[in-house]
Amino acid sequence: MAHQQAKRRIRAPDVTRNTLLQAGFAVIYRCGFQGASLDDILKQSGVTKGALYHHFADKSALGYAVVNEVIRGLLLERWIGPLRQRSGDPLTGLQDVLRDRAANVTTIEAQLGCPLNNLAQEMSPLDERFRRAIDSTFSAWKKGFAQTLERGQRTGTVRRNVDAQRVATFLVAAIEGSYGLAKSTRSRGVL
Amino acid sequence: MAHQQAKRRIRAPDVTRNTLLQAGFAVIYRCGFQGASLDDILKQSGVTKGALYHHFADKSALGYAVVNEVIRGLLLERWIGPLRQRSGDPLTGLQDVLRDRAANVTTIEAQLGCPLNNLAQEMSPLDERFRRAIDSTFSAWKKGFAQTLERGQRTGTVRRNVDAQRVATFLVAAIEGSYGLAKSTRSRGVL
Amino acid sequence: MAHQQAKRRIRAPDVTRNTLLQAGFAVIYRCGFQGASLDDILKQSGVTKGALYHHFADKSALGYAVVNEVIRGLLLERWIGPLRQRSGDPLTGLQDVLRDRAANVTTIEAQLGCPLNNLAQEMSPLDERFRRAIDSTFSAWKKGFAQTLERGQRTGTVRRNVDAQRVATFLVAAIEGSYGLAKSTRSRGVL
Amino acid sequence: MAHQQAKRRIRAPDVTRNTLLQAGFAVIYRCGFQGASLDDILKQSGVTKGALYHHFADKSALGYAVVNEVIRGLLLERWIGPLRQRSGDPLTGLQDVLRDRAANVTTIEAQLGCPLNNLAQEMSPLDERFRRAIDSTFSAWKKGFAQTLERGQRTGTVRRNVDAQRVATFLVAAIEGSYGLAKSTRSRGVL
DNA sequence: ACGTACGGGACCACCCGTTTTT
DNA sequence: AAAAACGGGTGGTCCCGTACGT
Repeated sequence: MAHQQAKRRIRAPDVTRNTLLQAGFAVIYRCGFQGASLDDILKQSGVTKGALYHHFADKSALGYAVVNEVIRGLLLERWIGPLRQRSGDPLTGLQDVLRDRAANVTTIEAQLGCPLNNLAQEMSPLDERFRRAIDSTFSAWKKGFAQTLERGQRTGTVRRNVDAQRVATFLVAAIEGSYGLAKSTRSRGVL
Repeated sequence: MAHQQAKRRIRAPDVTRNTLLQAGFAVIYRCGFQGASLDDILKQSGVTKGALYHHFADKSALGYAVVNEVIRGLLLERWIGPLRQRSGDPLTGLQDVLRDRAANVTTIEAQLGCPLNNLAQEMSPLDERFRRAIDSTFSAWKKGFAQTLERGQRTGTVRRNVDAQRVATFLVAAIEGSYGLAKSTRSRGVL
Repeated sequence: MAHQQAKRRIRAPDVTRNTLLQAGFAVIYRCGFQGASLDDILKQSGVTKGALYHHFADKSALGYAVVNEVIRGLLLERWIGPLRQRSGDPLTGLQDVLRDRAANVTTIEAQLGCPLNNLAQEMSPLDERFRRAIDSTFSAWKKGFAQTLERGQRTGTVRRNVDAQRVATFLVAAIEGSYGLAKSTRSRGVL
Repeated sequence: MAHQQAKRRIRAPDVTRNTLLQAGFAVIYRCGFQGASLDDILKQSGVTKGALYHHFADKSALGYAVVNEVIRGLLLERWIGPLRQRSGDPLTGLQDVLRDRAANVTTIEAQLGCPLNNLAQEMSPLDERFRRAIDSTFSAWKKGFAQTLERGQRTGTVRRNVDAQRVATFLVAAIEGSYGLAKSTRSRGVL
């Protein structure tokens, strides 16, 4: 019957969950976690409340998953992946990636800043589980940089006496700081 | 004027308003602007809603005032004031202040981060007037650093070919970035 | 202007509070406390949510007030008041009141039972503050009966060796038990 | 039949259904019917929603079955069964049972009251089918008492001119009333 | 017979802002 | 200038029931 077809629901839990994660990411990125409304996320994803609460215990659980699954993935894909693929000197590779990122920042990204940093500033002091998820994601990032630097030390392009860990941390801090300043200055010059 | 202070309120530029600003700052610092509830601010300050809406048009107006009056004051007092008072070499003065700040960060400050940066990350993309207030405060900060660097250039301790403006911006970015990382790492080692 | 008049709100906190209590009592009596919806109470009373949460901290607080102010009043008015006004022998007075009450039970009252007993059965085990409010109301009731019995003992119509307290308690228990049975039997014969 | 139990399920008249009834009884006893959540019952019983809605049409149907199967059984087992087993005088037998029950009430039972009475107060006015189930269970109880009294009348220990039916009803009412009072007083002294 | 995914409504709490009143 | 009453919308959570799938 025609109306049966209309009512027919597609059963694809993974897809539903993913849709929610994507919509959750988008809304949280735009409004912050506290400012993000579940109804908004639901409307944007076309998923119902029942489905959401089937996949996630509550709003926070959705937030953690967004950090651990969406944001972490995005970050590794943009900052760490390219580092691995470059064949030449690790150090120049790193510089290339930095330049590349700075050049390819869309206007909207410049306005909204780094999604991980946003959540870090907003939620770290308020929710311990958020803090842990964010911290572990930052660690993955730093680790990626540090490994590149260590490769450079083996190759000889990076001085042996520098502490790769600390330099990586500083790099991340500088990147996030610049992103942050750019947000309120509203110019991409800072980057 | 002399006769004004006779009958009127002993010159206090409105205690109520100030109480509100302080409580507003405290709650916003702790919960973010969106997470801060007016009722909380009211409860903490012992002021009633009627008084609040007499002094401020709405929640946002209170927020702008917190940035422009409370946070800006705090920032200048902690980062720029000390620079001016030091007599010796501007560059070492700047280094001293940085070290001093890093050493004197309380545990709670390390958790909550920089109030200006918090608001910048949260509100800049959401509210143009917030963005402007924050941007102008950042500018004041950068200007303070730049002036010190220029003094150093005149004295000779800072190379003449560096762009004081840009170095100042980078300094602020690095400071904010470090604060930000420290928040989720929950250690003061980063600083 | 016409529309000003239409919008003009009457400011009478006591009236508003009382309206809420009455509507609260009615809905809770009909549906039980857990089954009572605030929206129902609001609709029935014509009061808004803002007003309700101005007068009561939450749903429970409204419930406590219904017990302490509405139900207790009703109970004293119906069972204890008449006892005081009768001039003659306390014991026959008590019997009169019992008969009177049994006779004047409306059909709907027979169905819904005693509001105090309803709440006692539903809420006593779930909410300590409810339990206390209910217990104290029951105590007032028992005290009223006990005093009448003691007057009877002084007059001589009641034997001196009976424990007025315990008899009063038994009376209340029997009354409530009968009401309770009537509810499911759906006949007034039991009473 | 012999060959049925060979292949099929060893004759257990549906374990799942029984598990649900037990868990349903427990949660309803604790929270009331309206306050009982299906998810709670499911979690407690380890059964899934699909199974529940296979055995019962809806939440109410589960409730009716709890009254008709679980509560009625419990009640007959505790109040009527012992009466039948006693050999001696029916009247003293009844007194013994009453004393016995009062003595063996656990603290938690004193708090939660009689499950049948709880449901009677809560659901009788709200749901006709509930009312009927409860009423018929009460009738079974009263009938048990009445039969004992009639036996006493034949033996001679009970006066012939009393209406066994009515006395039985009064007994049940008094018992339930006492249970009810005990709940809010939170002492077993009443019993 | 049972398990999982889902639909969508209802509930309480809270929030920001306005208006009346003192 | 400040206090108190009030308006009414939105937030996250949970809940009952259905339908798809095995």
